Amino acid sequence: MPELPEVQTIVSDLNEMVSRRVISEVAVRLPKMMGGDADPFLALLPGAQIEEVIRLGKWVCFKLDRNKLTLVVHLRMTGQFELGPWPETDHWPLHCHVALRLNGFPPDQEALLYRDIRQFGRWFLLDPTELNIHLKKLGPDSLLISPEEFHTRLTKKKSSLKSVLLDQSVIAGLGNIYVDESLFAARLSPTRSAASLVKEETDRLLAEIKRLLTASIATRGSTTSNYKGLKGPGSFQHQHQVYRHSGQPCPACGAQLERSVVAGRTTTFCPDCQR
DNA sequence: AAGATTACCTGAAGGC
DNA sequence: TGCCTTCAGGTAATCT
Repeated sequence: MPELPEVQTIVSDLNEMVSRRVISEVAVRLPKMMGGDADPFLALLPGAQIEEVIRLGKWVCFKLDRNKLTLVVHLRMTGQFELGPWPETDHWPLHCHVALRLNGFPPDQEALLYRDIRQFGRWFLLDPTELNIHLKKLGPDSLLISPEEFHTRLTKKKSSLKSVLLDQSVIAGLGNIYVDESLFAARLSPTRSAASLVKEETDRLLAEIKRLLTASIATRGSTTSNYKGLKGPGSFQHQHQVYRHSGQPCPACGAQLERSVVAGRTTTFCPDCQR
């Protein structure tokens, strides 16, 4: 479940480990990852140098030195990167679907492997025009948005806070974990209409969002099932107050935390603290 | 426009 | 032991 802190951890690891490397070979075992057509990747990636790796919302973006192209990967639920040996045909590691061979590594680390158990991830190879079209679907980053813009964007929406915060076109980077944790920390009900919030409340919510995301990045994100960065799992799950804690006492008031479905997502909250 | 529903997938967990 | 169902939760597509 990579959300902003997890994607940021992966991007930081990648930027440190594979930027400046040249891709010498590409292998794709599941072209579905590329929307069914791996040919552009096979044709354009070999020989390209990775200039840097950046995060845009939950997207991992490899900036390439060729034709101003960007390799964009969305990990969705279970996408992972790891370094390993180049996979021989018919002997790919379990759930590995794409491999990039990189120069300058020892043989047991020369492949950047993409694993994705549920196969929901997607790869794109975009020129600047196409990247702009993609970017238009993303709201401002959760770590960068100003309190004023956050207030303006939220209060334009009549639907529940939960669904608005999960909407990547409103604000980019949040997912189920950090929405539940942020709403609890800000003492706001997930079912409140976003339009009903006053400035003091949106200020408080944004401050908690940024505090939690920053604290999570500092511990390499939350590993609740199978997320891991290139250098191992994160540990922010130990600081979760409500996510997957339904039935347990509220850390603030002791009432039993409730679980329900809001905006189609499992949601855990304190019925007494969150208004 | 917003809500609900379904689809995409595999694996873990729980019931019997 | 094993079969079955449910759940995990990011996003797009479809329908009301």
